[in-house]
Amino acid sequence: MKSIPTPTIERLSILYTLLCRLDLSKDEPLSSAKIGDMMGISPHTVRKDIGYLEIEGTETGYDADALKNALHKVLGLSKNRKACIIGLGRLGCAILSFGRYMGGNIKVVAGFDSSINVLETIETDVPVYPAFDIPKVVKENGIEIAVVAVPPEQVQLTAKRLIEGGIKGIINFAPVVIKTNDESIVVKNFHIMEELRALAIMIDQKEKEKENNNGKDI
Amino acid sequence: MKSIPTPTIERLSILYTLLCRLDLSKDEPLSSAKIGDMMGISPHTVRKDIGYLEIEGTETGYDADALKNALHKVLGLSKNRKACIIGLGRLGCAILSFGRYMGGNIKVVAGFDSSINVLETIETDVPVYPAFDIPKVVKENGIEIAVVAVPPEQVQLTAKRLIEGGIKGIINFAPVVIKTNDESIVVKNFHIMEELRALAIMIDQKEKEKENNNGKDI
DNA sequence: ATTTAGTTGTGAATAAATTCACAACGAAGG
DNA sequence: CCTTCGTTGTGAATTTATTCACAACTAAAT
Repeated sequence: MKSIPTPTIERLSILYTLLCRLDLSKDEPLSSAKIGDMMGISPHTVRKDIGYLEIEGTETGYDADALKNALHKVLGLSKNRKACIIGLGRLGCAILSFGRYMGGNIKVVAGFDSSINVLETIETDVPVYPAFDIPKVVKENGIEIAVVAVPPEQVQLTAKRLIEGGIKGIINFAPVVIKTNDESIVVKNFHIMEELRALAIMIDQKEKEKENNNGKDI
Repeated sequence: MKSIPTPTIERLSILYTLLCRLDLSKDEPLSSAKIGDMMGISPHTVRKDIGYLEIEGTETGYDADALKNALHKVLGLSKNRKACIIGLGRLGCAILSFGRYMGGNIKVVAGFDSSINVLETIETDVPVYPAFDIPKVVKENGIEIAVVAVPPEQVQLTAKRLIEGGIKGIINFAPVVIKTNDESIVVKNFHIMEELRALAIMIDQKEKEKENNNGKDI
């Protein structure tokens, strides 16, 4: 009953999408090696991860269906969850639009923007509200998760409103760090541009490493 | 001269945006505590991270300008880099559009899509090409970084083409894991929907934890 | 001049995550 | 029946990252 480490949770979530895409009809068993290969991780990690899915019986590999069911249970996919998007710019709308891609259990039930103009012209079947209504709408609808895609200046205010509404988790796309002062709120940052930069650095580093190796090893 | 660990690179990159947003005119020195607070991390981590910026002299805190310069140097921000976006759906376009947000050194010089229709109707000042031209365009322009935002079925083909063109780093938004078979290519995955799910699980876990604590501690 | 408060830098300790190694099991094929 | 191959499950080792603890230094104040 010990809690599952974060990296494992993330991998299990990815594994689930992978299984969904897989053709479950052909029931050749999935070995940890095969899964690891598909996920680009080691078979050891796969086994450790799956180990957290309590009682995961096995034979000569994992049964895809059983795995999927276990994941379904552990990932709490039967529980319906409500989410909202704050900031209906390009990114916000993009995310809003692939809400339906994820066949999952998380439903986007509200969009927010501070511009009346945006609210009036947007085309979507999700109801949209002005930003100052966040606390009320979040509370009344029992929205648990928020996706924040607003400009950096508005982030703290947005966070404040969300917390006021009793939000439980936030995904933040703004290039700013959200501070909650509340341990129990889970925040996940997606700093896209910063990651782009980070990627560039890592490229450099690898190149230098390689040069060094050439100089020394050969 | 030892290589910088990945988490540190990512934090430094975030620190850089933070400094850019900061008003550098008021030159009160930045303490690690202050920075840590702004970034939501511990002052210890801040100091360790900054420690990698070779020769970072200090007095009674860090000088914002000096810090920024050091970052500029270590993050290789003087080096111009070319990037491209593959998949010009909503997400791809969103990212394309905030290319200009990042005042940085990474410039998006090409977009790709497999649909001629998309290519003909899209409005952007970035030149766009059909997907089968990826290897050629990437090679000829010396594009180092690719942002992949295509549907899952097309990911592997896209990756193949990018590698053929000599890409060095890939940011992948598709809900599929990219395998490169080439150690030297850096891949960073953004599995948005999967992270959303993961967030939900972590919320559950925290709630259970809290319940347990209430039961036991009090 | 001395104390005090605040800071960095960094080796050491801790915590967390990954990888390894191998026992234990099951199926397949003599 | 016995051997062989391929598999999982998991404690131990290793690697990686974070946090701690404290010496060393600076500036300011008394």
